Amino acid sequence: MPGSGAYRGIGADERRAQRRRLLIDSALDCLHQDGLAAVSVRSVCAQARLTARYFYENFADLDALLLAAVDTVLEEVADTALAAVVAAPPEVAARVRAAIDAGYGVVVSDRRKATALLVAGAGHGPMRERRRRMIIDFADVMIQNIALLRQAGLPDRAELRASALFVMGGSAEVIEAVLSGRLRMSRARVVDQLTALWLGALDAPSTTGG
Amino acid sequence: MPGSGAYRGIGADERRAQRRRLLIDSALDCLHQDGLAAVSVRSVCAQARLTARYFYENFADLDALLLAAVDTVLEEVADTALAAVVAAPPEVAARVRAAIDAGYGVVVSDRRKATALLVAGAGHGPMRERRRRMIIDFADVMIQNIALLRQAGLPDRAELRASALFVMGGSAEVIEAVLSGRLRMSRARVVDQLTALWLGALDAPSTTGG
DNA sequence: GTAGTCTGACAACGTTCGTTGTCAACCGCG
DNA sequence: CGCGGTTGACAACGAACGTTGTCAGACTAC
Repeated sequence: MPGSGAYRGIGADERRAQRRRLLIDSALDCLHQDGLAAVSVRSVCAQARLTARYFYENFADLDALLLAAVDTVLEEVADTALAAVVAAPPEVAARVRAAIDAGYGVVVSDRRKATALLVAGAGHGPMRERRRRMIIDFADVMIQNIALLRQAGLPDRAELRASALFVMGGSAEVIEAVLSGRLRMSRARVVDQLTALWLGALDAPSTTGG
Repeated sequence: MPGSGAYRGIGADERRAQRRRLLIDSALDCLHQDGLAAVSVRSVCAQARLTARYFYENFADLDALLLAAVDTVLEEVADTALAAVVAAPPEVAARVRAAIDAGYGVVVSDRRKATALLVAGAGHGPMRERRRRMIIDFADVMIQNIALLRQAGLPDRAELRASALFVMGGSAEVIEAVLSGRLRMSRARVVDQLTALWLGALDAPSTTGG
């Protein structure tokens, strides 16, 4: 057979993967530039300089692409933050700070990712579902770490989970405000204050008691 | 002239206002039932059993209706919370608790309002703008009250504002989780813990110092 | 009753969308 | 070279949308 799939020196699978990444990247572009409503098969393909055929080659529909896009960002944030935590000193404050600094670094270095997580993801059913599940997972990791570090006087699981959700939602709001320019703070101050707020929130429930 | 505007015993202005309220209510229904994407001139009018003409009689376009809907809810939450604060004992904890309890009461008694504020509002440009401006206003009220009650050792304005944004975003996340059933807590416990988290967050920045 | 307004149902126009299909030009390989 | 897979441009279909217009019937005021 003449063609074994290779084209311009690249195998068929690799070309497909390239187009898939390109489509996800273009989706982030469209999302950031003109909002969720402006993301369509046509607009994404135009941004990627691809044809609709290659869209359907990689994704069943628009929702699948949007989910893949937000998943990519979520994964990057989670991996970066987790790596930073592992590399940080064992004190809880240092670890919290490391996680916040790492996560903030990802979205501050590419605003499109912040848009995908903080803005557009909230208004779209499947994307919101993804984001909330990631927040739950994040919360559970947090709970485990906190539980290990404060063996005495733990509030029950629901309260811990509520606290974890609280710090995630609050951080999203603060980060969005900073990135949009409404709140002017240096990166160091953002990280410092978020760290303080996290630690305060994780201590607050036990101060109230039951 | 035969017709001075009255119809079925109701003046023209009042009929118009009734239709306007009905359209806003129908918009909340559509938003809650099928999400932001399902809100269209046709769907809202069908829900309201009105014709498109009466839509354009009251609103320039869909965005105007959505803004009016979210404004209505925001106003109700703000008024209710403010009234509760005024009626509460002067201690800061009691006032915070009263505000949270009142605001939570509004959205828990009508889930459509929660959807409008917490879910759909986030993914829509103009609605998000409205929501964020309301959060800023709320934050400023909070800052004023806190500043009056803790005259010593105030963090600067940016940090206070960040804290206020933090508690608003965090509360939204927790309330959404509770209302969606992912987080099972009684109303009393939700209010208790949110109060504790608010107070903790408003104290946290000063513990870090600058 | 009669004129004038209000109401509701529906048609119609142009636009955008998702999705599929067609077709010439391009490229690697024998 | 020539064969077959690959690519890109574009047409085409039905559906939904925003928006405006038409028109018969219900109602009010004189």
